[in-house]
Amino acid sequence: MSSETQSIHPRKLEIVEAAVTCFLEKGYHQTGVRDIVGQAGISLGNLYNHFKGKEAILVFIAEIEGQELSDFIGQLSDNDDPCATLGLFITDYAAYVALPENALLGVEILTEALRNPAIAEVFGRNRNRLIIALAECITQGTKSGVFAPQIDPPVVACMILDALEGQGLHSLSSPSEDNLARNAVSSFILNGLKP
Amino acid sequence: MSSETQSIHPRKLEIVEAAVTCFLEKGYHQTGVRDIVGQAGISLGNLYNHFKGKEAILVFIAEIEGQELSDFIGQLSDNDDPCATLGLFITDYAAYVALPENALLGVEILTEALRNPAIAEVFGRNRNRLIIALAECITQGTKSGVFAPQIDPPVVACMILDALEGQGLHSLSSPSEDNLARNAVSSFILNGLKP
Amino acid sequence: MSSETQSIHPRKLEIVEAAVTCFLEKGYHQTGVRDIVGQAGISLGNLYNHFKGKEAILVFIAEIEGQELSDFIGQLSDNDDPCATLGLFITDYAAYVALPENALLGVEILTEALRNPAIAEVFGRNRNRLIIALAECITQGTKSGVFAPQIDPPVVACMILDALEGQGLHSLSSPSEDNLARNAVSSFILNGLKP
Amino acid sequence: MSSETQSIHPRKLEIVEAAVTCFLEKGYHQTGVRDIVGQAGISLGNLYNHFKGKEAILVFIAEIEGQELSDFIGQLSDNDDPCATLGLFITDYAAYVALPENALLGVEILTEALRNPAIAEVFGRNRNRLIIALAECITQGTKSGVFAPQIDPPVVACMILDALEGQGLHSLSSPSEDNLARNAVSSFILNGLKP
DNA sequence: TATGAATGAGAGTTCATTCAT
DNA sequence: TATGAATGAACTCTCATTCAT
Repeated sequence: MSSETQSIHPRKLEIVEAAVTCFLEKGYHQTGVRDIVGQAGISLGNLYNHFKGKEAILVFIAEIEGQELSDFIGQLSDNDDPCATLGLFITDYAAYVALPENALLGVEILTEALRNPAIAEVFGRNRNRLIIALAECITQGTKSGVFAPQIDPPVVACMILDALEGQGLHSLSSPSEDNLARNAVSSFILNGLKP
Repeated sequence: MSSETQSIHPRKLEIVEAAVTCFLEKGYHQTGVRDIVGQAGISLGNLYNHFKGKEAILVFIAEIEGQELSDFIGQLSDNDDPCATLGLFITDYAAYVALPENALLGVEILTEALRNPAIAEVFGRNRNRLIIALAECITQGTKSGVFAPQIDPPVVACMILDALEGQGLHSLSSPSEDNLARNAVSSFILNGLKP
Repeated sequence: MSSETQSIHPRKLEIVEAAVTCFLEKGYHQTGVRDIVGQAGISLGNLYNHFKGKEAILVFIAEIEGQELSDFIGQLSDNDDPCATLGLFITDYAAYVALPENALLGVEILTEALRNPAIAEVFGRNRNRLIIALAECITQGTKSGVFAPQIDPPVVACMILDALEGQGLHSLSSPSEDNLARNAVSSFILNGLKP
Repeated sequence: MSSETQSIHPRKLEIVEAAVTCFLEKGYHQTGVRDIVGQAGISLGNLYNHFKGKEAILVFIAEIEGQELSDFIGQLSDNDDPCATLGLFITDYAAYVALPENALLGVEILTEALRNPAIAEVFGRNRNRLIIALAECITQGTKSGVFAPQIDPPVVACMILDALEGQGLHSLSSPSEDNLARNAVSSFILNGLKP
């Protein structure tokens, strides 16, 4: 969509896909560059024609993940009906983090961001924007009386994301009861916001 | 407390402490055994007199973390006053996961458990017991009318833990507003459970 | 000067210049072809349109350096006044090897020639001619009585070159005292040849 | 001889010997650590139990070479008879640099020192002391009238070393005429110093 | 129990060169 | 001529673990 996207070499995307596959299967640190090039079907050296190094691939992935959050940020910006907006967001975001690649990559990026500033910067930026947007939605709902007043809206927003993401992660172990669990979490959150 | 604990060589605990220090600082996979023995001030070979290998140290730590959950499980078993019991648990558990070593080690163990059965087994066992105990507390509260009925109490229990642990993790970045944030989360959860 | 020179593609000379810059800065073996094409501002593949490979560039440079020795060989061929001829040669050659690119490239080529026959051949040929010309000048001087008899004129000739080139190399570290040092060396050599 | 020497693990010396063999044969930058461990008959990893890395081996060798210069410095310190002292030094030093390992290692270290401060520091230190000692010997000879006054004794000293070392290097190509050539150089130098 | 030398597989990265465009 | 993606061997170095002392 962006002008930058058009100039990306298709091989670069293949590498990213291969890396995602490996990271999901083995984890970032357990994945070697040889695993990635093997999965991508390219030679070892060629990887370095498209990425500066292994970390650059994760940064690239973190950027993509961060960009995907933008859609949710946009979704939350419609504050005419905070209750409906939030309900929709929770449903959509729960579905998003229920996808294994989002759930697992998310935790992989999150843990890496704890100690890797490059990752923290690129991914944390958009995550903070998402938290702010969500907090703003809550605040609007409080003002219009559909939500109870919250001590610290951003913290609650953060908590909502944690709860949804945690649910997505746990659903990996027991994917069968997925829908039920998602409903339980959603209901709890929405109920918790009621005045 | 157990008979096993009393026979533990003091050197073994020194190693564990050193390992914890390293894991907190660099992460499990980024920590080498040389880092650990360096931190512990012992020789490389001697580590293997006390642990079968690097993973065994993490298993040992996961066991300790798992045992610490037992205290909370016991705390939750008093179901005379589910509301008070839950309130106390949330306060205590929030304080527990606010300690950096618990927050960081927790996520380290959790992510490792995703792919490492040995870790999943030893840590997940007690975590599941904690979830069950928490769900039971919620169920009791529902029965006695102090909590609203929940679609899936274990999922809600899991969510509560996720929310508290997530808050502990985020407090590492901004430790100043710790108490306020903890209150916000606690209030939200307790409010969400209200009928 | 040669017909061959006129047909050289300007790009080829740009590559050589870039390579010289890199070799001076990092040394031959420490310089990668990517360094060279980066310095030259051309693409990686294009280098191979002008040179067979990295070594061919050094051979080309060695040839140029060898050709520059021809001027000195010609200068030494005038044996009417060996004393004046030698004095002039020493002054000129000292100035020549005092240029960093000549001093550094010289030692780079010399050390490479130790193990690389291609380099040894192309550079050593003219250097040997220079030594012979210098030895002949000394011999003439001995015959005409202006120089003392030498046990082995070629060895002395070689030694004179070593002394001058060594001085050029050392002057890289302390360029300030350049002229004084060159005079000291020149005087010593000329004095050593006196009968 | 020094207390430090006694604590050196014999394997470390084996590695150094193997490295010297490789450096002589292929040059420092052309030698891989696998070449060294192959020559030494040890495993790859074990090299790093004794040396921090490849460069540390060269630094160690440069230190040894530097220490060997100490003997010559001591020899030059006897200034009762500068002429005899210098004659002896030239003979001994010429023999020293006529050994291939000294000649080749010397140029290897010298060229590396041009761009590697660690090497320059450890080797250049003692070489400077040697130059100073040699210059002092020349100065004493000048005072006592056995040598002609020199414009810049240290430069002349440096030149003498260059000439001897250069001769050692050239003798690698034509070792047969070794003695004759050494005499030629020695005679020239001594003659050049005469008043 | 304690030591640290020894192992060799594996890590991430760079290398000179080729080739289709 | 010019490009840069593609190749895979080679690079230095680290890894967890073993073992003789």
